Amino acid sequence: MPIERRPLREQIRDELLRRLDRGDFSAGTDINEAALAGELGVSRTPLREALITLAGEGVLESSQGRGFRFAPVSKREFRELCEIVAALESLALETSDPGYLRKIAPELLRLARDFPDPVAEQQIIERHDDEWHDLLLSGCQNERLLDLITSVKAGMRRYAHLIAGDDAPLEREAAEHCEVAELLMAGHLDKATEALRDNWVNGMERMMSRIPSA
Amino acid sequence: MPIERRPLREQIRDELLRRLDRGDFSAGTDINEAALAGELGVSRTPLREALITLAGEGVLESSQGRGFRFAPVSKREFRELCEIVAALESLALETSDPGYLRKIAPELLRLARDFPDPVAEQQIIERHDDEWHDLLLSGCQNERLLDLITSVKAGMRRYAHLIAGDDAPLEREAAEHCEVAELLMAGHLDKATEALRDNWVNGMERMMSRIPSA
DNA sequence: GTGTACTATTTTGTACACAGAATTCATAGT
DNA sequence: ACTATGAATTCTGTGTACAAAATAGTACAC
Repeated sequence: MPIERRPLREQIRDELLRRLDRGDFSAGTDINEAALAGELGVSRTPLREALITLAGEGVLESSQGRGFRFAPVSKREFRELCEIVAALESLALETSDPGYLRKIAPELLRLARDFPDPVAEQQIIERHDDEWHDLLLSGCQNERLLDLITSVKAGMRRYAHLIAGDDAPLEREAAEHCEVAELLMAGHLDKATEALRDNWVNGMERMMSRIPSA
Repeated sequence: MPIERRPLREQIRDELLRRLDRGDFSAGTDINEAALAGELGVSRTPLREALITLAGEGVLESSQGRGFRFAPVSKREFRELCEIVAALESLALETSDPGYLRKIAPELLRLARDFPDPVAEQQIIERHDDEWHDLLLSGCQNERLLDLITSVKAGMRRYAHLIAGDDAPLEREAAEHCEVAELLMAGHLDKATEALRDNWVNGMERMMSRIPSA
């Protein structure tokens, strides 16, 4: 088996994002580098490199002399992020090969239909959602765009745990995914793009009430 | 006067981008951290932090054990980047306050008209172009979007010096900027957005022939 | 009790040191 | 001449150390 040979900074970044998903960190409070480094069993150097990466993705804030902290959540920022991702995913879909999209549409539909049990682990649910979006964008040739979408979505992870434990939104989400898939299957790329955009707008509004109003 | 008190990593990043604009670096060749650090008069630590930031913005590539290098330019990547920025700036414009846009339209027109001498320094010309786009987007309330646009544009700087020394493209660019400004002045936000998108597409095509076909 | 100056402590930002991986170069074998 | 092997070297990735800035705490004046 190929043993793990990636820079520590990347592994640390991934671990921090995992902890973020679990809601381990309270937003706004400063990160103590020495303490966190000790907890992770690494030195401050690669930890700081990971923190700088995350700050570039908007997950963290930093200020001179005060180090890093998880950026506070806000309805406003969440709306901003949703607008951005909606535009980027729309672009990705528009510029994908229609033939390929049609080919994967059935699989998209299948994935959207058998969404996991609402009682399942939060992580499972998110992974399922990610899987759907990844497949949807798998036909996009624009590598940079895909990277950018991944990066922006990392910044949205701070909001992920807020939705935990409710199933009504999940079903709506699944229904909307079905609609996109069906439109793709019928070859209506423009309508599908529009439905995808609506999906993001609706998903945003579903979340809004859960975000503390700062 | 307020003395410069920013993290070294940011100052280094800016300096590297400046040198990139000047075409100091040849794409694809590895960066020697120790040598570059010595040249800049700093230690490797903040330099690496700057390199990691630039890698996150797509200016640099990195691979395990081989460090960083300036990513090679390619027609394909340039097209990808233009598509992205076009979509993002369009979004920014669409979500700006129309009243505000109308108010700044005359200034946009003025800026577009007195574009600098084609014989001027390359840096002057770019700054002028940036100024126009910054003003155009100054009404956008989506902070994250503005940051993202800045970041993606940083990745396009590798292409900036390729356009140096030709004036025909410059005039076309200016003419298109005028058109956007005039549409905004007339209150046709949607048409202006479309014109802006066209501007990016046209600008891309103007550049294409200058990019070595890898 | 409130505010201010000063000290002590914590913590970041930067420099430096070291181990190991990658590359280069030389040598030997075919 | 060309490939393969191995040593030497270079450079990155990570750990450690130190200095300066920020924060917290304390004493003191009012």
